[in-house]
Amino acid sequence: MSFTGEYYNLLDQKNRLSIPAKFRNSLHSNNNKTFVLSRGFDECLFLYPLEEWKIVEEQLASLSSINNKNRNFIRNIVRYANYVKYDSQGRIAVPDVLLNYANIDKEVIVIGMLKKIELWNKNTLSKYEKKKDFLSNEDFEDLANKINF
Amino acid sequence: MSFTGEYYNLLDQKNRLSIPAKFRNSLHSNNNKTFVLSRGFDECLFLYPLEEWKIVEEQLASLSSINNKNRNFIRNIVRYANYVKYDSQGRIAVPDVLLNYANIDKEVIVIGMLKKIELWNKNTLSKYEKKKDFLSNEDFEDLANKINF
DNA sequence: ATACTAGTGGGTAAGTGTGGGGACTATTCC
DNA sequence: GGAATAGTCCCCACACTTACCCACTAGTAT
Repeated sequence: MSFTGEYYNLLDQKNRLSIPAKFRNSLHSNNNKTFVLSRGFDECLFLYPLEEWKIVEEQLASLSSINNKNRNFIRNIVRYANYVKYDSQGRIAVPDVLLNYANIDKEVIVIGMLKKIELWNKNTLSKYEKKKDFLSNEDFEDLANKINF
Repeated sequence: MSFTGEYYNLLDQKNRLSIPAKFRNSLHSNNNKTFVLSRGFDECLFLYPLEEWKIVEEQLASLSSINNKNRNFIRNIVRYANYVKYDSQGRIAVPDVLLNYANIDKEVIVIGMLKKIELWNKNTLSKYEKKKDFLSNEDFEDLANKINF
């Protein structure tokens, strides 16, 4: 099952985030209640179901590490990737490094993005939405057309 | 399970490094609590699980030692490779030669790199990240695209 | 109103990283 | 040979973090 929808949750004092119940429930049991949390594009965080992350890992591993850029690329992704298993209350702990990267202090916007989940700071997200290259109405229509939306 | 994430640890007065617990726990028992520590590419150290290192050794052995370059290559890798077993507190001893090579004195950045682990001096790593040929945004996007990140 | 679930708060116990003492071995020097 | 030195390993101590557990509240459905 894929992730859709948007939620506004809060981090508690221990920097734990409650995974929305709908997302937890749509996580297949062979993920063992585990996600992988990492830096995303833009200033947000990605939350992959374990099974989806494994695919990413396989593809990373397939890149030749003789190549300098490949090594740097792999390191840049993997060093920020954390296996997080949610507790009996459905919460995951979010490392400080990642909070800083995404400018998250307390409020978190949790967005379902089909195969993965994104975590955003509210202000950061609206800043991105105001950018010129974000998505014009024409862009939207073009893409919507393309996929028969 | 593979190694991911990043940790900041300290060497103690005896130049011992605490292997992050997550890494120890994801080390299969047939490694007998043993890693192989060696010089890495770049100015960092590689820490291979014993089982992974064996694969490296096999591949080195498959190189013909008639060839002069091969001999030098093999010697350059193997002479810096140390079998290290972590103690009951999860620590390994790091030889001075390797500390010097990686410019490590006290602070160590420990980075999970899937099949192996890298040890870095903080400054050295950020120097690498500032280099021109490191990884541009375009490079990053290209590679990310390639692997469906 | 009642029962249930989701999100939040917080206490406690176990685990982790670090410091450092002390036993044992090997080597060197007298 | 015996003493001094250095290196390694094992153990214990302690502060701090993390994981696990239970409690509370608000919202929703019955």
